[in-house]
Amino acid sequence: MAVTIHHVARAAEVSVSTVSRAFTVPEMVHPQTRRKVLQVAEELGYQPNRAARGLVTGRTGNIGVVVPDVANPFFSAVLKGCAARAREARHVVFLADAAEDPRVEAEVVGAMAKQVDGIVLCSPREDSAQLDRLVGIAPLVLLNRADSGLPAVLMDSADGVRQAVEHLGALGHRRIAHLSGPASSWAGEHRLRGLRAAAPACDVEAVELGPFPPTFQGGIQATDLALARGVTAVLAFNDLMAIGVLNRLAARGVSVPEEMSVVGFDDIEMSSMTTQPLTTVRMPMEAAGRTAVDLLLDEQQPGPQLQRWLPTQLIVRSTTAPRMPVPVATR
Amino acid sequence: MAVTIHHVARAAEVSVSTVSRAFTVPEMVHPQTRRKVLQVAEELGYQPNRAARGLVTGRTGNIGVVVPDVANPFFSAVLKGCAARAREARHVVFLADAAEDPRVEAEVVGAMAKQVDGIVLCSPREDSAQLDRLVGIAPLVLLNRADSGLPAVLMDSADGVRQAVEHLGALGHRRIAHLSGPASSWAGEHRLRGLRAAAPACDVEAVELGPFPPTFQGGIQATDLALARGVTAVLAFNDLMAIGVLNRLAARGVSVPEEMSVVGFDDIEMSSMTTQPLTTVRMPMEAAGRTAVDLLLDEQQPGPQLQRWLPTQLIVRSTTAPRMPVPVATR
DNA sequence: TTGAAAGCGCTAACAT
DNA sequence: ATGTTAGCGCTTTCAA
Repeated sequence: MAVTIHHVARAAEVSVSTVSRAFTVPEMVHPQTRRKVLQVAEELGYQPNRAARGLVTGRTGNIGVVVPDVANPFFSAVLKGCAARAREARHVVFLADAAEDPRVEAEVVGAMAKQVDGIVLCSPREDSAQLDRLVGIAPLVLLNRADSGLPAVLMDSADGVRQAVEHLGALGHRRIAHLSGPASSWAGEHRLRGLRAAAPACDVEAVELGPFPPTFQGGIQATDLALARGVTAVLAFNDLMAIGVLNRLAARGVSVPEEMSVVGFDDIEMSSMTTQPLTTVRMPMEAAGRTAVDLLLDEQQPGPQLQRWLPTQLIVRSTTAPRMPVPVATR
Repeated sequence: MAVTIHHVARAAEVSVSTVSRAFTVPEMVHPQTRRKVLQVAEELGYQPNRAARGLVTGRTGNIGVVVPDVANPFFSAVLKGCAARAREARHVVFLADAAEDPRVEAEVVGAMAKQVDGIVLCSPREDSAQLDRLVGIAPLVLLNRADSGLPAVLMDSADGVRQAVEHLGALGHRRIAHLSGPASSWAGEHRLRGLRAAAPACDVEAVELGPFPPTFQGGIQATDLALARGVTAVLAFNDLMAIGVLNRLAARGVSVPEEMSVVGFDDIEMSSMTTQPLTTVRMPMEAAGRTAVDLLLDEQQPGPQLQRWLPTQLIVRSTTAPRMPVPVATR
């Protein structure tokens, strides 16, 4: 077995409680005793057993983060933020992958429950009823979804859409395509509402296409549809898709941004994967992670249920005026 | 406080041990009692406290995975494999991000230690001495590095290089560039050795370039160097870099694969991010994750220290004969 | 400032 | 088949 607090106590010739205090309330033990204890602990390679500690204190110093798919760069950015914030609070983050499966999701939440002080649920795939069942099992914060009266961190991508549409409209675009991602995405719905509100106000006609897979291939596929609808700009669900669009446009000899402007949604990362003029609505995912952990830590002394909205921001990387506005009636 | 085993015992009018058994050794309790217990537990929403359980059994049912950077697709693929294999063994995976920092790495290993049954350390960044200090803290398996006499899962990318060089040589390439990634990468060194062994045997001259950042931008940067050295093919450290190369080649009007062949190293994923003819040495990262967890679970009854080598495989996506072999002396 | 002892939620002998 | 009891490693009253 590993070295426990008893070994240290014995070796330092003090009681276990003194050793414990030397670690948790150092100012309460005599400096000399403390030095001795810490030194002995160091020599023996003692590390407090956090599980045991959690059993008595009720707090573990761990934060759980559950994501539908770790391979999704969206979530890895969020995790960065969580880890950074957790670190500041001297906590560590445990990540679990739900494999895009609601059942697995519930299961890992259960497994984590007593080993963490709270869980950040990112874009949970389960329905409201299933979600309700998880409430109370552990302190929960939702990210990228509002539901079950839980505290949540949300990104105002509807406003991002507004910025994009306004920008395109100002440049003379009159007909733009929106390539949506997976149906039944809370964020997707929210974004679509933003589009429908913004388009008329900017004198822009929005052509709603999709759903498409939110991948490079999805972008390829969507491009041909968009082209056939005679738009001068496209809003892609994310940058990955946008890069697919750019690729397909190049392959079909459509020049960007002269003949077609492309806007994606994402954190900055992905857009560094192309040299083409890709404009992006920046989603502050790292900040979202930080905020989620913030909520979790605050929640220790539970207050009113909270929603935190994070702003999104248009990052323009090219002038996107259409060479020749396409008449609305074109088809 | 949450509902504990005592609540269930009280409500079901049995002793705590019966409740415990109903969960851990169901066949040992009378079917009728068991039904009752499980039903009551269900109603009360009881979930065993895994931390407490771990304290007594010494096993938690959790597997820890530590990666230098979750945003790296290499590691998310590994994690997929770990999670899948863990799941089969009715374990769950806790992931921790070491933020590319050896200190953080040691810290999270310590934090995880007693809350998991073992830890998979992916491409650990710390030196051998630091690594030694972690041994014993928890069962450890290394992935993508051999060190400290620990069990390890390794990918035979040296052989992948051999396959690539052989392939290029057979097509008539006589001078190829190798774009290396970060220096001091165990895998990078190993791969370079493979290159130096394979090149002469295939009558190919290898131009060793780098180190470069293993990114899209790194690929851009490396391309100009490679072009100046008059090679007809490049082996890029990974697919991300390879895509940078492809982009830069296109920008400089070099046609692929007629004038230049590009080979990357990676799992399949990334190469789906381009429509250009990218040949890849496939690294079986998901399998690596599975294998690592395997080792961890076997290690319960510790045997001799083990290294597991996984094969890599060349996936050719285009014919890559140089239009006109460039004389070796060109510069 | 330190020690002794109770107990966190659970499992594993040992009884019955 | 079920109950009783002794801890797992730690923190935290309560005394000294």
